[in-house]
Amino acid sequence: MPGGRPWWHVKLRDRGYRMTIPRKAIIGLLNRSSKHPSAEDVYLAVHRTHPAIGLTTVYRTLELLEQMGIIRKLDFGDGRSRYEIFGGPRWRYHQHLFCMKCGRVMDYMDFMTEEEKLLNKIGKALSKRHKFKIKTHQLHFYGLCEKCR
Amino acid sequence: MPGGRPWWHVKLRDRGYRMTIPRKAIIGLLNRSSKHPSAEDVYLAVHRTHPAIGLTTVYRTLELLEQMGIIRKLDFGDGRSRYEIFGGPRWRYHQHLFCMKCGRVMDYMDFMTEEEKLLNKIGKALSKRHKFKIKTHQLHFYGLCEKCR
DNA sequence: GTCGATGCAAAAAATTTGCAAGTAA
DNA sequence: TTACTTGCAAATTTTTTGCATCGAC
Repeated sequence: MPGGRPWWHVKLRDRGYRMTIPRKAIIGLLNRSSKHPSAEDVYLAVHRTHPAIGLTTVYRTLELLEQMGIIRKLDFGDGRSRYEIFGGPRWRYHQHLFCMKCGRVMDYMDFMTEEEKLLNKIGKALSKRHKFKIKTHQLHFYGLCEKCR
Repeated sequence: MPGGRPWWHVKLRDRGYRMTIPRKAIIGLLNRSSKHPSAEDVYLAVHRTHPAIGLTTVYRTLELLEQMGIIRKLDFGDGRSRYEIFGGPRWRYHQHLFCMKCGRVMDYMDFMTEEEKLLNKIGKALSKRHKFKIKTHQLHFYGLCEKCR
């Protein structure tokens, strides 16, 4: 439905959060990007069009969006978190490749049916055997991208 | 062979590194522990028996051991890295459950044959299709442990 | 107008670096 | 003895917090 409010707008409003300019800018950027930006990347990007938006707001907004299930936080062990749009009608199950040299993150979607099936099966079994309430999982492949190897 | 030098000792010596008291203490602790301690946890633990060992040395030693392939760094996105013994004759392929509330990490080894097989297959395919030289992968399940849920 | 949201400055937390002194081989 | 290691203090980097002001509804 063109012209309707985006799904995240509805999601935030329904829980009583206000749709402010910084929030629009930050979600908009993440929705447009496929680059898995860090908090600072997000700050620098939105800062270009909205110089008034501060880094603190970026951090606070990212945390809110994560808790709302609108974005997902990814951690590859290099000391900074990265973010990507998570929910919404267009979203598809996928995982990530991380370049250990340049830090680039790529989505991949090969074997997803097989993978999702096995990992869900493992998840269920683990919940029972280890008395662990599983919420989610992440599979990261680490290596060197085309440019870096 | 009882009385022989441990495998990590050999590994470090072979590459020209000295076997110092701090290094012995830190590797020894990690070898004994199944708790996936953070750098600070390691520091506090070795500090009890070796009060002269500083936090800086712990960080430097952990980095060295990781590069030697003696330990593995784990990142669950809560702002601190955790470590576990990685190589050695007794080591077995496994992955981790992370409690989002208390931060506890548990190893699991269920379905490892199946999982390892699929993930290696995916890894190979990804290497080709995405021109990515894959070094390793990590699969993390996130949830709530028995005590926390 | 009200109360949530923001920006700035300062603080906190995790990790890294410079350098003089210590020590394994 | 010689160079690798270490500890301390200081610096960096990433993220969080306090608080007065601003702005969405």
